[in-house]
Amino acid sequence: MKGVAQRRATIVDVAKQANVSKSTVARVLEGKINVSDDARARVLKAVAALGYERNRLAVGMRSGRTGLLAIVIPDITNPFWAEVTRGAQDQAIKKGFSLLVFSSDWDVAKEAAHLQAIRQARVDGAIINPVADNFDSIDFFGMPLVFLGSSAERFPEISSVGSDIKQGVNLGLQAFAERGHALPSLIMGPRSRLARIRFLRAVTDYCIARDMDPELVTIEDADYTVEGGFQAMSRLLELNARKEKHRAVFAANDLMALGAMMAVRKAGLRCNEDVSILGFDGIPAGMFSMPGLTTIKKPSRQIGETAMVCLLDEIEGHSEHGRIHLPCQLIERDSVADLYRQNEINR
Amino acid sequence: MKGVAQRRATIVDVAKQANVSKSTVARVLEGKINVSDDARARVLKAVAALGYERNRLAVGMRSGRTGLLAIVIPDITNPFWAEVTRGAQDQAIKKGFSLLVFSSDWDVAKEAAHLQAIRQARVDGAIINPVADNFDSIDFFGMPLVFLGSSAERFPEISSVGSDIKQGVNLGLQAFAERGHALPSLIMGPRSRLARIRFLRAVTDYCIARDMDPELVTIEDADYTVEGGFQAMSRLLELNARKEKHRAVFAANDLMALGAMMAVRKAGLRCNEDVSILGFDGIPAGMFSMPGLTTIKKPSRQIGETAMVCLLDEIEGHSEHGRIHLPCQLIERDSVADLYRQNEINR
DNA sequence: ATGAAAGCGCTAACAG
DNA sequence: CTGTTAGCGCTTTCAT
Repeated sequence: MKGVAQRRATIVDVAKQANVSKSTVARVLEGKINVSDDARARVLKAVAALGYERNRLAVGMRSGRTGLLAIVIPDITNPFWAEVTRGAQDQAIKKGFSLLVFSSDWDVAKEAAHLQAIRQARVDGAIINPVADNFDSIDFFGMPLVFLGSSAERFPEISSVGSDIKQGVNLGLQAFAERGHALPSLIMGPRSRLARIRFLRAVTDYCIARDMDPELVTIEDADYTVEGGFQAMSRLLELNARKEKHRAVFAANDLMALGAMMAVRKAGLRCNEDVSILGFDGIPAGMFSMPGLTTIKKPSRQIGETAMVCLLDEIEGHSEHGRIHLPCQLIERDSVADLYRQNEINR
Repeated sequence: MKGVAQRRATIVDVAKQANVSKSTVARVLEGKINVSDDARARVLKAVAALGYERNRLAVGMRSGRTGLLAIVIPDITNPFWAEVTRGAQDQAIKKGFSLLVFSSDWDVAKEAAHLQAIRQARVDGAIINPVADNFDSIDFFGMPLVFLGSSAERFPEISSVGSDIKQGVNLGLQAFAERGHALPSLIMGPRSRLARIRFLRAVTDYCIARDMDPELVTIEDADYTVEGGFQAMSRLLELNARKEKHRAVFAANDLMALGAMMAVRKAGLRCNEDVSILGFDGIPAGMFSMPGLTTIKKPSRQIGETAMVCLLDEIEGHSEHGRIHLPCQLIERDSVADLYRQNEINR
């Protein structure tokens, strides 16, 4: 029987076989209660016998609900976004929805194309990490939407889920302080990204709250890549080699932190002993580096799960959730030295 | 206008506005040629004016083509599968299809549920890395299918795409030989997986072709995880510590190779100098390990792209492609020592 | 080149 | 509790 194209059973076939009307079959399928046990049993039997499977297109056509959801992220190949997607996926499946996945590559044109596909597919809702500055020209016809990440802040009317950057930065800065380090130097992403602005604001707030001068912290620009982190760290090292400065470095993501570690090694210095490096993201690769990368982990999977739960809520007509910021977490490995303990040991 | 739920324009609205019939609008939308330039222009204008967007549900209902495709992989969070998915995604988008993504977690029940969702969504085709041993009970109604990976071999009637494990293993074994190593010890995945059998068969063939005894190679079982690789390597080390044995190790995936590297370090030995380790996969994390992981890279993205191209071909009614095995590639980093060059240097 | 009519499979609204 | 009817938006077929 496999692979043979034969006509699929419809609700009418089931109705005929079970000796009831289409409506009754539909009621059973929908799980409605107002059906006699007898009729239900006959319908179920017919469904099994015919191998009937509901045509969700037809359902969607009539009811307006397709059982389809969509997620638009920059790149499914990026471990962070893969985790987010997985979280969303699991929640969607659990509720009987299927998930369309799109990668925008931070490209406005691609994003626009994906949004069109999403609207044409008549999905019941979508989770989006927006790259365009605005969607004024786009009418979503009231389609439930949840935005992801810092860039979502540009859209005040749409609920969003992301990590709590301010809290994560505080965690990192405190980690340095508690281990006896001065304020770290910073390796940041591109100036255009909203996440950078949030990061720096958190640093400033931290300094001010402790009567430190935020102007004193050195900032190197990079681009979220390993190579960029490598070069930024190299510049830091040249800036003030062996002068006891830049012995603590906080990178805005793990890839740059890993690149920075390579630069330290290249310069003949050792990470931890000579320079302490802290990352931000929590990607698996940090486990394998030498030394292991100490980092601030974003709750990636939980972000996806939460976004999906919000979306599902909005689809069911519950009120909107507003802005949700999930807490980050310190993962301690070996790239940040504990100066206090070292001193104790030396004594 | 944003967020306001207003009725979406239909083909009838467009027809009215353009002063033509539904049929003519449909013809323009389909890109048919038998439409006067005048009519086409009016339709296009009306489409733009009304912000009309085709309802793919209705199209699918009538024409049988939904523009939806599906992919079922074990876990989108696994970098290998994320790459495969991305490859498939790009090709699908290019042809105007949207992609439903499912993670099966190597779980037969989950897989079955996903396949049901796929059939209910009336997708035009699907790419599947099968986990169940057979789908005899499932009738796909002639839905175009392409299978992924070694496990696809269980389904002779369905075309499949995967990496060429035999060629990859040969590449690895040759790499060891060319650098002056004896036959490596092996860290393998679970005995149940078809990929393991293929791997070992390739090793046996290699040995026989060179008059070596395949029985001489040591095999440690593991489970494709870092921890499993760590333990397997530890056993290897105990087996014959410092007796010049197991100085070359070939792991069946990168994660186990990375775990093995950790075990070597833990034992006070050094990777490359004391033990050479070769991985299989080509995951990004291998770039950051210390030393960098030398590995056999599977063409993950290309596998996804190729599978999707095959699927699209089958959807368009072209003949089936049969079994496709894409070649692997050696990525040389620093975890495999070149014994010949070392000797030269020492002289 | 264009239009009219039928109908894909289902659910919603109503009637009984 | 159950059946009848109408119609979602589109493509297809047939006629003109």
